[in-house]
Amino acid sequence: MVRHTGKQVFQVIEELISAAIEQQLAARFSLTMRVSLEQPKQSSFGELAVPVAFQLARQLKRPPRQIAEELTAKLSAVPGVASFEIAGNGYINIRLDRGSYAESLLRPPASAASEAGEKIVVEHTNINPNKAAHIGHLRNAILGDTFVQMLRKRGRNVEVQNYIDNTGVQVADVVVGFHYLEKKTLLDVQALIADPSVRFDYLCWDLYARISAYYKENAEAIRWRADTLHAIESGQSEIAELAHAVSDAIVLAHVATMYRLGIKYDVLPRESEILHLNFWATAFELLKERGAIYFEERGKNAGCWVMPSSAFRESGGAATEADSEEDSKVIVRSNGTVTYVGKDIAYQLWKFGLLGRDFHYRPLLAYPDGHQVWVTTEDESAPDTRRFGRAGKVFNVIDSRQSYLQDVVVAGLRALGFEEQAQSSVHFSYEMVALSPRTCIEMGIELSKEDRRRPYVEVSGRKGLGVKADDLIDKLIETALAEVEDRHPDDSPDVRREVAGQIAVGALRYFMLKFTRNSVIAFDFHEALSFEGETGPYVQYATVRAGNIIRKFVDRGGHLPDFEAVLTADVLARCFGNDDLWQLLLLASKADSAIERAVASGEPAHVAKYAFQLAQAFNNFYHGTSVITEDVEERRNVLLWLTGYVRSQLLGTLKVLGIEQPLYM
RNA sequence: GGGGGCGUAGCUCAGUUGGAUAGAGCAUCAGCCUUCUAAGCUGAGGGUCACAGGUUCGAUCCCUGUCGCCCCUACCA
Repeated sequence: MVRHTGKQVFQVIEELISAAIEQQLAARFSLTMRVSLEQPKQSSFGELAVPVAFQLARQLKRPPRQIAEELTAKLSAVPGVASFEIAGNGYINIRLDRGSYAESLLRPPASAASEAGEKIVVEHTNINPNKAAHIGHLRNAILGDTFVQMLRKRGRNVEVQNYIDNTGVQVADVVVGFHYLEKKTLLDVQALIADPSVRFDYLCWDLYARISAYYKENAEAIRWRADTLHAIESGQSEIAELAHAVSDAIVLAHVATMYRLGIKYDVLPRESEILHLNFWATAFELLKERGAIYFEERGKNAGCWVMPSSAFRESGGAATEADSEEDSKVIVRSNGTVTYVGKDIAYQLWKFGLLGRDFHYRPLLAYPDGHQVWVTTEDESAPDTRRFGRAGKVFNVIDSRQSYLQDVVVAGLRALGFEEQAQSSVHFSYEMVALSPRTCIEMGIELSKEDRRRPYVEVSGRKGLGVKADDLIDKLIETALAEVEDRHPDDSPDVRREVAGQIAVGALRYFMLKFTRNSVIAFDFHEALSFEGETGPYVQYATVRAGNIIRKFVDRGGHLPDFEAVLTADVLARCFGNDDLWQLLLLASKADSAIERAVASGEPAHVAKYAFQLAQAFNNFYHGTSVITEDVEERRNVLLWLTGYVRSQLLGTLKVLGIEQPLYM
């Protein structure tokens, strides 16, 4: 049996093989190098392959095949490996000992206590609290949340933050809309928020589009925005209270929307506290003191505090040119107010525990499972003494369009001398969600000739152009429910609704995850509402089927054996001599390494892809092999165990993707 | 102009560190429900991996150039 230490069985064998071949390299060629393994394209070549002979062919000036032969000639036996074979021009193909591999999956050792290590902060969602969330925000939150689940599954200590920009221009615009356009008082707005028949976040969606259009027609109205922004920043006026009422209500709406998808947060740091608890003032002093920013006396940025472009531009070869000041980034405006980037530098410093200041916190709400979300407050009497932040590594899940600003934030850290933290600041970027021209037409959006020819049309909150998150979720549930009702006309409506909800979430989360991060999603209703092919429901369906086999077996009077007792190494070796069964087991056993690889590459899409492939392999097995009616007891036991194993691996992977298994489908 | 991303089947996309015959889904066509649920399975057709060089035993992948598309390049975020 293979020995291992809480790592994946497969990974342990890989390491043993590498070590054995490295030893031969040292003995025969006096070479020390890392030997890497790869997966052969065809399963008939075996489970692993070593291409090292090719790499050495040039160096040793000998044919690769000869090198491979020499390396394997006196190779000592590696536990868990059945054979080494030379193939093609010089591949060393490796076949595993199937019986021993299966046995170590059946009887997993107690896994070593995993050390949690440094804290990782993942910041995601970050929606401006001035309107309902749209599909672009969904991509952000789903990517961020899935990445968090991936990290946690692999034993990391993660804290989820959702930054609330409640003092920015976007909130100010909606406040302008209420105050100047609609002539509404604080009381009026509070009444709207309290009115259960009003979707306040939807109302703000429309109002935001309206005021944005109004600015275009009435340029002088921009002054209202400046006045409002100023009032919000200084606090303590009816305008400031109105802004808080709006943003607090919208934040709750966003948190509720995301919770429909199973997305939860630990803490919501608010920009108003960044300002009022002097986070910014502290960071400002630091930036000035260490010369990271300077006061511009001339040019278009005269009167501003700016960061020179040389700080955040990679190869500023022409940095000595006079025009470089044109590219400087304004941190403090000439009217004395701070830009978003400035506040973000203060926030980033706090995340690493570098600011020497902290927020106060109050409980915002508790999820049904008891998990508490905290929000920052300036109220010193707040009871909480929790400590958020103080991270060793920070992932900011932010749209790739903001990479320039993220570079400035990191440059700020670097300029302050925090090189290590600068390197531990990751902009977890992703491309935007746009609308396919077809979907625009379906939604009755007028397209210009130009837009019609484009592959996609950009979403715009200012124009009110986009698909609201809750509308999409509702539509998905409705579509799923129709299907569920059709299939299970006699079941209780409550259960059907729950099942439809789980399918809808499965479809949506998978859809947002199946694309790699730097691929623009041209959102299309037809594709998003599909439950067939490479979709979440496909994976859910395979999982439900696996559960059905075991349930039906028991229902029909079958007795599930004690697999560990019944399935001897002998039995396993015999049954997994069948290639199809073996390939399924092998694939299912790689769930954790697939997740770890996805963590390393920062690509949640890889987990989604793996889940689909495993579901596909299982559906294939399901079609070709009858488990319950298998007459030979020994084989039936193996099939039952395999079914249960695949199911648990699918469930574990779906959980990471934030997708639940419905009761039935 | 500068920075970044992209270009793979009719469409939407994967493609692990460069490695064996470039893969899925959708769409199209042909089959499979008296079976552990057909939201499924099997099969077929469909490719100059944008183009041209270079490095290499070997390039969809690395380098250079060209063409095309997108994003950023605000005292908005």
